[in-house]
Amino acid sequence: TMTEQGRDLPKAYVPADFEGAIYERWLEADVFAPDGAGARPDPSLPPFVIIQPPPNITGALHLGHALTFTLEDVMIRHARMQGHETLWLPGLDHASIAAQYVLDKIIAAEGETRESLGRERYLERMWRFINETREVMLGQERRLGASADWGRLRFTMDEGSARAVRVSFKQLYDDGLAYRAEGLINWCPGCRTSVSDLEVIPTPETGTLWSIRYHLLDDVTGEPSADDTITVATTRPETILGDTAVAVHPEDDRYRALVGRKVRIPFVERDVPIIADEVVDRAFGTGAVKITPAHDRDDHATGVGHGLPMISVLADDATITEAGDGYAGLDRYEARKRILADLKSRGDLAGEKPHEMLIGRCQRSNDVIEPRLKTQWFVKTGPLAEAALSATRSGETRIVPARFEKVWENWLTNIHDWNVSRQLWWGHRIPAWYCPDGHATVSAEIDGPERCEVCGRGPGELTQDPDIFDTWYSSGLWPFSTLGWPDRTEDFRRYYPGSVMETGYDIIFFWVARMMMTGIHLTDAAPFHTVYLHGIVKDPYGQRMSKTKGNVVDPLEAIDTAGADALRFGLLNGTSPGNDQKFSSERLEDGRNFANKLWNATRFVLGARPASIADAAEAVLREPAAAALGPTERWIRSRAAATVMAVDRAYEDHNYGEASRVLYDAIWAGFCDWGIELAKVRLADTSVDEAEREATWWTLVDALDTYLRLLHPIMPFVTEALWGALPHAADDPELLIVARWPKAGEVAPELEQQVEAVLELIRSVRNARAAAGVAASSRLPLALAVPASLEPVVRALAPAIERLARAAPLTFTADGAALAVASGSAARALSVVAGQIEAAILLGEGDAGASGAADAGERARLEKELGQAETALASSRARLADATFLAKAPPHIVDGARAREAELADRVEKLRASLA
RNA sequence: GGGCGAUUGGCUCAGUGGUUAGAGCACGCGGUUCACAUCCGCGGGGUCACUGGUUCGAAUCCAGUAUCGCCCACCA
Repeated sequence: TMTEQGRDLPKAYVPADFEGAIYERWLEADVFAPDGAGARPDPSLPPFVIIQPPPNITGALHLGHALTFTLEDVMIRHARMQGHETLWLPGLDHASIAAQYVLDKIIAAEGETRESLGRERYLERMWRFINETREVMLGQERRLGASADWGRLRFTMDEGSARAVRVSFKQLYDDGLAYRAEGLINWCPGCRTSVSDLEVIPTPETGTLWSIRYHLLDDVTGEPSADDTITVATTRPETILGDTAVAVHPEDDRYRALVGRKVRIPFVERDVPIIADEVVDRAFGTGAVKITPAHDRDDHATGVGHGLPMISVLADDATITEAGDGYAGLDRYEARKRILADLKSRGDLAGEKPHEMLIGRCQRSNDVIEPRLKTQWFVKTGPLAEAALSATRSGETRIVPARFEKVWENWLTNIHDWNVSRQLWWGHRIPAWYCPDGHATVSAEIDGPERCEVCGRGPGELTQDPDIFDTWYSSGLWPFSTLGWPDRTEDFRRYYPGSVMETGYDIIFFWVARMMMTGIHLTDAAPFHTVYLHGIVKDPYGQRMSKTKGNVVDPLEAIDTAGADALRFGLLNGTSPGNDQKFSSERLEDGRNFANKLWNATRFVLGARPASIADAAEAVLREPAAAALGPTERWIRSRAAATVMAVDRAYEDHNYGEASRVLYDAIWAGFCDWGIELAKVRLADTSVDEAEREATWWTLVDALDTYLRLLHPIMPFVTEALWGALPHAADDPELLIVARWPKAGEVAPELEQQVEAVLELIRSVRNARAAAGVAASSRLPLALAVPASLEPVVRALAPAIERLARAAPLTFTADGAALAVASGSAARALSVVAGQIEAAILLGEGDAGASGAADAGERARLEKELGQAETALASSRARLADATFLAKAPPHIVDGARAREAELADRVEKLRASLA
């Protein structure tokens, strides 16, 4: 009853009081797993599988994770409500280099190092570390509301992944797509490992370009000439020690005669040839380039092309090797200083100047990367990339938003082979064994091969490669390694390939491309149908969030202050696919306020229930009787139907920001501000019969039910809590999470237009009163002139007009002339022109404060309205006067313009009359 | 060097050919109406970065320019 309002729900919206309990109910009901006891899939629909990037196990989650989990959860909840059997398989990534980087810092604080612990104890320490972080991270995901199938939780270092790594690598090797070779790799001296091209960050820096004179050998004596020199330019003088040639452009007249002669490399006293090669840019530096094939990518290519010796002068710790002769053992930068000093004292330092350059730094440690020659394992990417490209070109896999297809094409077209060896400990050991003769045998068996496949030597003589795989190698197997591959398990058959792979665009190459490449080769199918890429969450100033900048927002803190629903809404609302977003506390507040609004709207509806319904939650949801529906009820129903359609469209487009915006507007500005306010009138009107009042209430319940369902994927906790307090249909489940997605009812555009006309009248009356300074509390008589087409609706909604426009009594007159008469009967009147409806607010003495000022305000308002109408009318007429417009524009546009013109002409006329 | 994105009210962002470009926040005025002050009502505020083009019609499509951001790329 009306006196027991809010009985069923706490008065205040306090998310912390119920979010945890709701999550527990979902777990108890076992609805997350596709085969869970509480899942209610429709067997006629195909399974829906979401693929998530397993977060690095290194620590706490940040807002980017919160966004990714929110999007995944929105998609999976939507699909679940649609009736799809859903699988969201959660997991964690061992993140080898990132994890080692973090652990190294932790053990450093304990006075230990990687070396002091040794491989075995280091790995034990790592397992201890991640066993702590794992629970913290999973707890965070649950707080956010992630409805993942925790029973299928996987880790990229578990035995399933390990086996997939071994088997896949063996297969790639057998298929000629994995090979071991000496190649130029990116070496990080800080991490003591090679890293992939993607992990090298080109960083702009001002370096120095030194010019150095190399002495040519005298043709006759074979000794370096004192003054016959060629000057080369370099930013890394320490690499002189590894020079094996000097290159010039073949058509460079300055040097043409020198090609074929030799120079002596200083300090190492090596005689090397001057060669001609078109890679040399004549305009840069001196036009002569020193060639260090073991330490520069260009030079390496040149060295291969010309058959030059490749001399490694840098060791693992970036000190100079024995090949560096007198500089051996020095750090690379110390050696650089000494070499420069020595060149200067020899008189061979020809010049130096500041030089803007890009220097490669390690994504992890920020150390300067050194290109080095190493024997490593590589994955041959050419054929794999080709297959990945055909999958996207054929549409087997679709990228959302589509603009990323171009980046995708470009990267996969110019891809280099993938160096997968890492000189780290935390990760999957490369399943390659070597015999004393150096033959390699790749095996998928955990204990390695029986014997060397080349020379047949036995197991006692084989040793496994000490290196591990690049983390992304195992991540790349994720979509199928988690489903039991290489076995054709039931899960694999049922859930592979996945439906949507959701991740940030920043790992499209690291992860998405690798999954596609290995996935297609190993399983003969692209691992997912849709790639959905989200943008980066940045701080309020547009800066990327990072621990070092100290601008990270902790999702847990946000949840603690505003609730998980608020955070989820804040992360989605006003965003679009693939675009970065700035996150600020205002977004969080928007979400919290919205949830609060919904909470209170539901409290109102519950409290307004008819006396015949003792307990709303126990009542059976009923369609209101059609005959008992008034314009308000029909309008509410039509709006709800239109919202279902708009939200469906947004979901189809993967436009979740749009879905949230549509719902925010429909629920707040539509349902609450107008629907409930209009409904209140009839609910409180005792002159209306009981059946009609009940129909109004059921209309509110029905609409609210629809909105809660539509909003559930985005704000699951508050919608679940509220839905539980409302009546349900007989075939509804206990929990909203497994309830069915609503189907759109009928939209009634004509009825909507008529009701909108009344709303416009109410707004206009409010506006006129405010502009004239009428006291908000005073009720004033309102005279109305309503066209016949609108009269039934206006009369039906008269009580609402009285209440919402604070107008009473209402009098209806035949036309504008009669209205003028009615106005004349009052001390003064405020004219209102709202669409086709004219009205006069009749003022008594003293109703509008100082009447002079009020008159001026009133006049100004009407003049402004008239001005706007006249401008619009003029442009409308100009358009209709244009013969080409009439001839070429489609008929419905022309008709619309005509109607518009008539409407405006009418409005102008009425406003002029009011001002006269 | 190549590519992508952004540029819309003070701020954050929607809006991909058709009335007078929208929202939230912020701002101003008013509000103790029995869901909500985490609220309600009313209002002010934008020549849609610039130039040109296509079109009956452009914030929207095309070309170019500028600024900012990002990605890719082997000038030592």
